Amino acid sequence: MEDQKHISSPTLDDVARLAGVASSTVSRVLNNKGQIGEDTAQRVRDAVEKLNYKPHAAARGLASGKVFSLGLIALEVSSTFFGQILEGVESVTRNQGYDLLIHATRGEVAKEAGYQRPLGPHNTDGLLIHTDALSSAELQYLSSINFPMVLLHQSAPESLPIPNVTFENKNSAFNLVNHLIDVHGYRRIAFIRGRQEQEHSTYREMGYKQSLTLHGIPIQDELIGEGGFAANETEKQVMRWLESGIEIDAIFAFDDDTAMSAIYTLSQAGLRVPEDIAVVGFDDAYPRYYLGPAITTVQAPIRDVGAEAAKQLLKIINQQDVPPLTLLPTELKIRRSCGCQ
Amino acid sequence: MEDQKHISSPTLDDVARLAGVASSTVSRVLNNKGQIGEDTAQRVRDAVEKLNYKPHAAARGLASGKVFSLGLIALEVSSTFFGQILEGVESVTRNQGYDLLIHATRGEVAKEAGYQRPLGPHNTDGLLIHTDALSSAELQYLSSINFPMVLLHQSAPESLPIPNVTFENKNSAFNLVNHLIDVHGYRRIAFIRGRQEQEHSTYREMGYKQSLTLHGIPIQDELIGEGGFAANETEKQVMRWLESGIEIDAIFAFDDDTAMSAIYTLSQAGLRVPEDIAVVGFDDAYPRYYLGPAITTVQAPIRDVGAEAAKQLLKIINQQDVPPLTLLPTELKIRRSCGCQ
DNA sequence: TTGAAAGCGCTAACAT
DNA sequence: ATGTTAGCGCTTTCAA
Repeated sequence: MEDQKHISSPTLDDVARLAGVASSTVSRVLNNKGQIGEDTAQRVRDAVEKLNYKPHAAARGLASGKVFSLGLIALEVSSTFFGQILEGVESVTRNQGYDLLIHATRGEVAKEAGYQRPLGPHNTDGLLIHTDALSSAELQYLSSINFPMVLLHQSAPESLPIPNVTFENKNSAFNLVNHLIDVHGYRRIAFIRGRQEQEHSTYREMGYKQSLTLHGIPIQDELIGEGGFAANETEKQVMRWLESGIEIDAIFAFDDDTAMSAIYTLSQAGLRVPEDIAVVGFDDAYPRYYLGPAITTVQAPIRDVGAEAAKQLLKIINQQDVPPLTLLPTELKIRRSCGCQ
Repeated sequence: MEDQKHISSPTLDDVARLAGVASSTVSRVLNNKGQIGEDTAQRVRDAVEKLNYKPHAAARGLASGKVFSLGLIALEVSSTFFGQILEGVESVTRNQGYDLLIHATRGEVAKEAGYQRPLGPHNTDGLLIHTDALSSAELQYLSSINFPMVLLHQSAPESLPIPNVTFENKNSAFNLVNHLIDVHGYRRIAFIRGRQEQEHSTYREMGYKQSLTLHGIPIQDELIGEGGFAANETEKQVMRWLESGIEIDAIFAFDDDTAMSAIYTLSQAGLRVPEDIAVVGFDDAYPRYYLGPAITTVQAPIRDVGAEAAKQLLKIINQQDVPPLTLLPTELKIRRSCGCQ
């Protein structure tokens, strides 16, 4: 019976017939395998062009054992952050002739029985896994069958041998806080952290503490606040500090979103940034039309993390070695909110 | 030879053997086809569970002629706008057991020969095409082979029978400008348009003009400016108006990004919004920590457009009818930047 | 209700 | 350098 859905596409055999060769020859030409006569190759290419032929992905996948597609799994896919990663990943997958499959887990983690693995060995050649998108049990299973994977912004649980690509968090934070102390002479520096599970926040906090310690400034728990859970948690934290009357020279927010929230709260309370309190962030994510003071921050190569992770996954698929941990470099962006300029 | 890449997954035959039935029976159970004995079905399900079996997508695709995946093509994938659409699309594809393939064209449109169609009949069952991602020649070709497609925020070129899902632009803009005139008594209302190719902008401009005309206000070309090309074009346009000394009560920017740029420029020039000039936008996209006046705008169901388009594509794939044009409703968000409150 | 067998479009031995 | 052939793991007739 004819395919009812749409007019059927040409197959390898159609191309072979038109070029007057065997279908295996066409396959060789298309995949650059073995030695092919120049004239034959040309005839094949002409036939391919003429028929507008595209190899059927499923058939190719079935025969070769490779489906030429990568999967990207994340908790959620609508943030700018994810968009940039996606952009980086997509640029290399497409460039290498791979398809890209996306899945958002939305927190329904693979713990329970009956979990339907949406992306895995059955439909991809390897997986790119963004922060906490998969349970460690699931990672363990996939790792046990030796399935190619790369983790983005997350280190492998239980010392599984899964590479991790992220950017330099601790050192960048260290340098940023050094700037606050060395250049501006601030000593009472508060830190607003994100969600505990986010390694980002943890490493940035380590850099912060390291800098204080280096300068002989005691680490005070009252100066470390939470900002990552509820939408307005940062505002509440800043208000708490303000009302407590505790002395603060500067606030280091673990990301720019939080920094902007802090600036917003401060300005609502009638305080000026950076004149009264300096605020710095991380990510370099604030928008062009931002009405507040230009934010001193760390420019993170978000897009590049996606691209690099995809490259490494492709290497793993091709049996090449990759480093267990890749830390992409960042750049300090000194602007106005720290008190400079 | 054994698969070197990773330990091979269980197949239908493995399940059949364990359950003591034929593989075709397992297939029937998995796809709910035909009549199956309850006991047999149960044994099969147990075996599937026990082996952690997942059907191989490529094999299934090859045999059935359907690959159970949808493609989503866009010019670029890193904007918040796209992220929300993606979120909507992904929620329905996954829910319906379909995979989702993503591709960003980055403007390299399929005009020239040698164009490699990255997503199409060879690897998907249907395509979701975001604004201008595909050339009209490409659309024409795919349409000619009857390939299932849905357009997002774009009407089909050359009256091809491809459905279009978007939201109500013209009427929403009409209502928004009516508010400016009826409630605030503004009569000298400027409009900043986006790129000409964007239908969004065009329809919003139509709503704007319709409202002026209804109120007997002449449409003045000097009050219609460009904002959509270069990054700072809006700023330049607003400055031009300011320097020309032309009288303006309010500015309707075709989207919130542009509105924020306008507010930024106005405040740089020492003007207050809305006291000196009111500004309204479209999309409801401004961030929580925005420091300017809360923007009066139109809340657009961006995510829902993705979800609705995906649902319609699935219907088309299943031979059901869908309307040629779907306009999702919006909601007026009256806030401070128009002068209210 | 179930099994046997053909075949989807391709790749990869194995021939020649 | 090129052709022949045997599957890859499923779905789907066709028989029983």
